[in-house]
Amino acid sequence: MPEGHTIHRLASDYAARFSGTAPRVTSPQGKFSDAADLLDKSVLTATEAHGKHLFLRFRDTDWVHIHLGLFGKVTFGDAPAPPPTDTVRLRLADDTSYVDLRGPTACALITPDEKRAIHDRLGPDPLRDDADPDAVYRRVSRSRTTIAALLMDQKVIAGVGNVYRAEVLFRHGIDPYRAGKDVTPAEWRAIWADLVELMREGVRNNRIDTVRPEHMPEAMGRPPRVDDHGGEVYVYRRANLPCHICGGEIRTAGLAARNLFWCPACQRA
DNA sequence: AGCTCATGGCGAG
DNA sequence: TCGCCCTGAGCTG
Repeated sequence: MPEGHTIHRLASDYAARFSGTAPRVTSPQGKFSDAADLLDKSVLTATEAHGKHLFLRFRDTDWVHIHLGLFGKVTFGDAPAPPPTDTVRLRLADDTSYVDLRGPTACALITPDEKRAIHDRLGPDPLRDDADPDAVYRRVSRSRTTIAALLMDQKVIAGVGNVYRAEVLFRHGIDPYRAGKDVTPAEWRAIWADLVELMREGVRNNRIDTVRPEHMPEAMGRPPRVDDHGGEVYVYRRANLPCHICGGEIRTAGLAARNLFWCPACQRA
C-alpha cells in the first residue's frame, strides 16, 4: 500500500484517533520496547508526513520516525484492542481506539536534529504545501537519467512510488526511458499538477485511481476489471493486457530493481 | 510446507 | 547491481 498518499492518510488517521490523548504505547514484538516504555502514557501532540516518511510527536520533541518500506502495514480499530500478534512493532491504545504497526523498515525515536536531517535528504512532496515544483524541474532538466528513475528518486521528488510513476507517465504520454533533460517545462508543469491532484485523491480514497471516466473499461465497451491492488489504473501491473486507450499491449521491464509498466504506442520518446 | 511476489530503501562491492 | 531487511497473501504441492 505505501506510496506517499498512504503516509499522509496515516498521519491524518493517527491524529484523528489519538491526537491530544495519552495512549498506552507498547511493542509486543519487542524491537521498539525501550522507546515504547519512554513514551507510554505521554500525549500525542502532532503527526506529519513527508513523502513516504511518517512522524509522530509525543510531548514536546519526542518524534517517532516510521517508514513502512515495502511490507509495512498499519491497522486501526476500536477498543477493546485484541491481543496483539507477535509481529506488532508498535501499538497505541486508549479507551476508544488502538492502532497496530507491523513490518516497518523503520520505527525509531529520533531527535529534532535527526528529523531535520531526514527532511533535508528528501525532495519536494506534491502533497505538502511547502513543495516547490520548479526546484524539482531544475534537477530533472539537468539529468541524463531516465524520467522513470528520477520520479522514483526520493531525493528528487518525495512520495511517488511505482504506481504513481507508471500512471503519471502514461497520462502524459511520456516514454519512461526518456531522459529527464528532454522533459519540457510544459510537460513538467502538467506532470506536477497531475501528481498533486491524483495524490490528493489518493489520500481521500485511500487508494490509487488514475483512469479518467471516459476510459473506464465499461465506457470503452470492455468488461469491467477486477484489480487485486485496489485502484483503477492504466498500466500498473497490466503487462500483456490491452491498453485502455489504444488496445495495444502494455509492456513491462525491470528498471532499478522495480517493475516498470507502459504502453509503447501511447507514450512518446 | 515451501515458494514467489509486492505500492521501499539501504549499504557493500 | 546485488543482497538484505521487514511481512503476508497467493499460489503450488
